[in-house]
Amino acid sequence: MQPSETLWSAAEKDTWLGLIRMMSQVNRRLSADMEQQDGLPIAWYDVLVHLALAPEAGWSMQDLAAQVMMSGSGLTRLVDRMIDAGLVQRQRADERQAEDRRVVRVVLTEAGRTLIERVRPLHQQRVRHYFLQHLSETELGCITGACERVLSKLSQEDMPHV
Amino acid sequence: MQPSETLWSAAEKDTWLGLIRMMSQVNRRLSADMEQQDGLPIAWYDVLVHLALAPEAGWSMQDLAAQVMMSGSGLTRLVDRMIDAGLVQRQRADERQAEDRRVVRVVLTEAGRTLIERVRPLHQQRVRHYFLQHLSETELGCITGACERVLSKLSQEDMPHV
DNA sequence: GAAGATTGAGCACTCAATCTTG
DNA sequence: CAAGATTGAGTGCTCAATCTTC
Repeated sequence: MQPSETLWSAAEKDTWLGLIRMMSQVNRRLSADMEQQDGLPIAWYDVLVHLALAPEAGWSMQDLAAQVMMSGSGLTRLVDRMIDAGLVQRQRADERQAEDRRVVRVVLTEAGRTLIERVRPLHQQRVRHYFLQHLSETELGCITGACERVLSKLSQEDMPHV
Repeated sequence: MQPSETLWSAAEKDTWLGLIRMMSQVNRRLSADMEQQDGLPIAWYDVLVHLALAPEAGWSMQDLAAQVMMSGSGLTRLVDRMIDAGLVQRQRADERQAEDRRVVRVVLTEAGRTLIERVRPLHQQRVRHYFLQHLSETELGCITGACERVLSKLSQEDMPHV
């Protein structure tokens, strides 16, 4: 196969491969730093940070799975481990009045809230250090616009009956 | 935790979260399409496409692992499975003259070359469909520049003794 | 019967230890 | 003993099947 046999322009190839490599490397760094410095797997961080911004009652397993981009069964087991670590709790609707008793809500424990409040600024600083600080205002806007356009087209395709 | 307690501007947050979500969704789609339509896991595709562009002798395990961004042990097992499937071969340096006999080179079989030549244009078309077609020339250049800048800073940090 | 969540089985990755060669 | 590759042990994800509730 010759390198020239491609459907892409050089610019398109550079963009796509650049994005893949950049996100992979930045995420690798963020993940390693959090694991080593904060003792926290990045997947746990994702759950904690979404719960920290959740409404009073927490999120259902479904909502939370969508937010952290994980399968339902994957989240069940992740939450199991985080409960063992004392960071979150399950709340079945047993004592909640007139709520759908199928849904399980997940909420932070005190320890979980303390941990995420300590770690979140550290993580944000690292994202700034590895990524955000190298972008201009113009680039921020350009990238955000492109991402939102792509995401919106993708979600439209999910519903073929439009 | 109040939503306002953040070290980031709204624009920065939108960029970072947008990129994560966009790349995750696009990759999910590409992966599902390749699995369903071509019967090929995306990790296998990555290996095949790098070998298709390799020099005559193929790549060493080390080189290939770096290119597909995988650990050495992960690649060993992936190559095992791809050999079972008849797509690649290991070439120890036994018969090669005066070459380091520790390195193992990986090369495509005929079946592997046929497969990647069939699948590569399909994949490229899907990347265009889900992602590239929605970007302007300006955005392509902007994103590429930003990615390359971030990657270059990251690789500089890897060598503290400069 | 459909929806929310969990469980079972299987797969593919990682780090650390080992084997071989330089 | 350093470097390339593989093996062992463990982790954490996925899809499909199951249980409970609507």
